[in-house]
Amino acid sequence: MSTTPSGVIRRIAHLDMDAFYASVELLRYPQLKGLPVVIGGGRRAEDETLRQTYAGHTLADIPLDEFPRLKGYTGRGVITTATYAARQFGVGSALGLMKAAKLCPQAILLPVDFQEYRKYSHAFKAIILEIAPLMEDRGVDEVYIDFTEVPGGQREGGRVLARLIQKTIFEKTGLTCSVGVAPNKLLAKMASEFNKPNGISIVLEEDVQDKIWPLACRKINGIGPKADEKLKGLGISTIGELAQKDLPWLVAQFGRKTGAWMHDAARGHDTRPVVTESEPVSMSRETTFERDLHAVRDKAELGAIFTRLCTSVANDLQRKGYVGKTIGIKLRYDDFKSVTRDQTLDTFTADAQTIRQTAGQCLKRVPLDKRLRLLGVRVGTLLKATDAENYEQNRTLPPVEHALSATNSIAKIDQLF
DNA sequence: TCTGGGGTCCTAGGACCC
DNA sequence: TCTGGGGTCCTAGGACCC
Repeated sequence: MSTTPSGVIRRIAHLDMDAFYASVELLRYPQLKGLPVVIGGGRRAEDETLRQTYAGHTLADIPLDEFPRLKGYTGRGVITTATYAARQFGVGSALGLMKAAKLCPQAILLPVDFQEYRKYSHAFKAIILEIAPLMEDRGVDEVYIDFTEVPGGQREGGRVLARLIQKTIFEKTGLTCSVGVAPNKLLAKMASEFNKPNGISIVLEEDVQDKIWPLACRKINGIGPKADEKLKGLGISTIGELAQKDLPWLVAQFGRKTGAWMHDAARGHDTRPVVTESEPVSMSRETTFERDLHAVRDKAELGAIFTRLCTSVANDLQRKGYVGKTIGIKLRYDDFKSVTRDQTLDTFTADAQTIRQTAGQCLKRVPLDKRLRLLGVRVGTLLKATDAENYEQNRTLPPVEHALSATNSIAKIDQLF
């Protein structure tokens, strides 16, 4: 039994908002309910035009035939979310929009509106925190919640508390979610998928064999396409089959760390705590161009985008109160291969010009003969801006090191010796 | 008809230090 | 002639997740 030191059974919930972005859009445009709707792209102006045309009206009054359809869509971009009605046609997250247009041309296409989704994200998380204070943020539409010590968290294996949270979120936001409650995060995550949408499912320790073992290995959070392929090549497709393999064999196949992790995961073992606070490690901005660009021929356009990315990252850092000292770039060629370059400064910064200059140096270290489809700028090794002030003040470098870091000139370094 | 954007974590080699 | 061992930082790439 997984019990805490106090002797209570550990109950962890995973809560997943149902078709989150699409559901938020349906609150704004209720006339789209039940219809196939696809969110993605973000480069189209139709939605903005639509809203401007109907400015002063209620969005709910916009007639259906005014909405843009997927049919005839050209351009880059993938689906971010699709309504359940759209999923019937085989369109879903990560599918290219042009491909989706073939499968379901009548689907309504809306651009992504992150600001709006973030508002609802904050709202549902605030509701959860009022009921259960130990919550781990897993992105805009997911959280883990530690039910163990919460009143009602043990009743019916967690179902009573899950129902309360689900009901409160629906009453206050109009959004539905699915909840899985289990002895740990690994199992809770799988459980929340069992009964979508608007479902609750409870997994107990003794359920692993019946409810988990028949599932595909890919259902384990952490086994992606690559690991899944490799497992299949070894004749393993279900979690149950994975659980038949012993530890030395898994270690021989996947290495010490991954092998041991798979051994535990297949048995439903996971001791990771619910982490309520965390600090960012990096911040980045990247963009895929509307058409592939050439470093020489499209130099001006590329330069403008590059500067904009640097400014955006600097703004993000400043707004959130962070500084960083590893500046990096990422680019993706027309053949979809990506490369990264980075450089670590000896002071922390959130300054757009410093970022632009350092990123520019990185760019010089990369081959620029092929066409580019994406450019990105990243700042890592972050520190809270307030902590960085103390860090700089307290930093005591030996004199020679000071002189070295003050210059990049070989001549000056030579003078020291 | 190719495949978004924002992240985290891991690995692995080399530099450098003690 | 034969060349340690451990730790940390930096860099590049890749898997994976939402």
